[in-house]
Amino acid sequence: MATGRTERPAQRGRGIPEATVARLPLYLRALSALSERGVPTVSSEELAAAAGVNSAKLRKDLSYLGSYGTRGVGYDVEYLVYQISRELGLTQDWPVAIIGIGNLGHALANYGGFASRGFRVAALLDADRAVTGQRIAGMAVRHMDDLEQIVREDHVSIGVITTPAPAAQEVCDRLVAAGITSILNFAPTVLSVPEGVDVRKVDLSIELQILAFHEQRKSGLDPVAGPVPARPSKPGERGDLPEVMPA
Amino acid sequence: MATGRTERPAQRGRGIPEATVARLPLYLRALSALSERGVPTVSSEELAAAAGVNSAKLRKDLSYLGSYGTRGVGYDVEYLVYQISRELGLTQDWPVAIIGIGNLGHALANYGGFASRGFRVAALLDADRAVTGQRIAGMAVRHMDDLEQIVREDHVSIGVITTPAPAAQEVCDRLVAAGITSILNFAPTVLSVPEGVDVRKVDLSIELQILAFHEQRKSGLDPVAGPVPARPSKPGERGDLPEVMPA
DNA sequence: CCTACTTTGTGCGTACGTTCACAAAAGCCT
DNA sequence: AGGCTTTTGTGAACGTACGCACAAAGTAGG
Repeated sequence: MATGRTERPAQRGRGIPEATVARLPLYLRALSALSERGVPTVSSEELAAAAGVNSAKLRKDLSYLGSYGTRGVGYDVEYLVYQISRELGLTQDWPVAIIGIGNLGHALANYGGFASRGFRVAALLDADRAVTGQRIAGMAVRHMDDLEQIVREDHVSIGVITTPAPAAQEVCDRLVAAGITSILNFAPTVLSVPEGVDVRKVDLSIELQILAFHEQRKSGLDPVAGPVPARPSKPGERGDLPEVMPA
Repeated sequence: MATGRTERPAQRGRGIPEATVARLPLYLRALSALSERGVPTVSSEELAAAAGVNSAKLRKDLSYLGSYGTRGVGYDVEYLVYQISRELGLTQDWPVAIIGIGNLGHALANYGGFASRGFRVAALLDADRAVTGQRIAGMAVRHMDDLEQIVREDHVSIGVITTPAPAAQEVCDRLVAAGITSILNFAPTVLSVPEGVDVRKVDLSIELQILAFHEQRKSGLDPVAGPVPARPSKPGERGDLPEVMPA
């Protein structure tokens, strides 16, 4: 059956579009900066510039949350910070577990950006006994054996996977079995999860590849050829050089 | 780029849709795995499953590159690997410079996922003299003073910014001035760049916030209320509680 | 109170992205 | 060879997202 029913149509009634949700953290960050500078109100034009988006888009995005602006004035910074935070669920505490304490897990454990919002690194886990017991960012690395217990006792709801790719699916399965329903995956693998579990992926290599594509477009006009593998024996086709097929 | 042209013909003629470009690395990874296992051909259905997408989408995506499949059979794995690599520009070498050798920069320097494709970490840079000179991943950390020279001599075309947020824009400006036209930004800031320069952003905290949003939706149905800031003093308006609240 | 100005919130046209569904192409079997 | 099966490539329908442009709603000033 293969995941026939994705919970994609999240926009029922009052739903907020995915694209908007993805931008709310951006607005929140810009607003936080304004708040720290003591700015009381901000117009959609200013805030949009700070967040790097179009002002109409910003207004439409905010309109999904409610009508929190004042015409002729703008938005109250503090109030909007609160409303966005609430919508994103940042007014509550989110205990996070990081699994796989290699270079990346190490870096994330020390990353300040988590704590700045409602996120709290509740546990660091690794399968390697050479790593467990070490103290990182003032926290002892625990062994994978304790995963289920930790998730239960600390009410961990978000798992961050920073293991090598081959271990990722197994770790993922254990996280899901332990009751976790949100996973941030840094391993370069496609994770399969049951319905109801959210997975977001961060893939450093993919981002670079996308950049390379555009860079190639800008620099050379032609993709550089290397050793060209033979075309799978085709009867009488044109050569291996795929002709540009514009119109 | 010529300053006169403000035109942005992203997908004219032979252009490949952005959404497709973003998925090509995914297909490439799945294909590489198949290739290593010695699988000679693969159907769109199988490949789509491996990449975690819909098979119709996969076929449409691949059709933008050309007609590389064989009806009734599928795609030749090696050949498709080559074609996608070529389209993404991975058949050439992309020297990358990492600026900001903190925890994250350190992790990236050691990250194997770069070298596995056409990317090569050509330089590690930091502004802190306490860091420069250290050897990381078999490479000496150079000082920011050398940036322009390194970019020129090593033909660096992609810059990765892993500095603290306050330093990011300045570093970015220097990279651009040095001639770099593709930037991968890990600092939680909106970078402003001139036309013709591509910036991609990876923001760990934003990903978590998006997960929190969905988690909140799943777990509790109500956004949890905290200390509610007063609504900006409105004359004779309705109360401070937005009536949009879900029942 | 009335007029002039500012800025939000949104209806609407357009562009982009996804999915369905099927004809066309290729291999295979008798 | 001819028909049957498999699988690609794509036209068309649908859905989502973007951004313009403007009415509505507010402020400010006389």
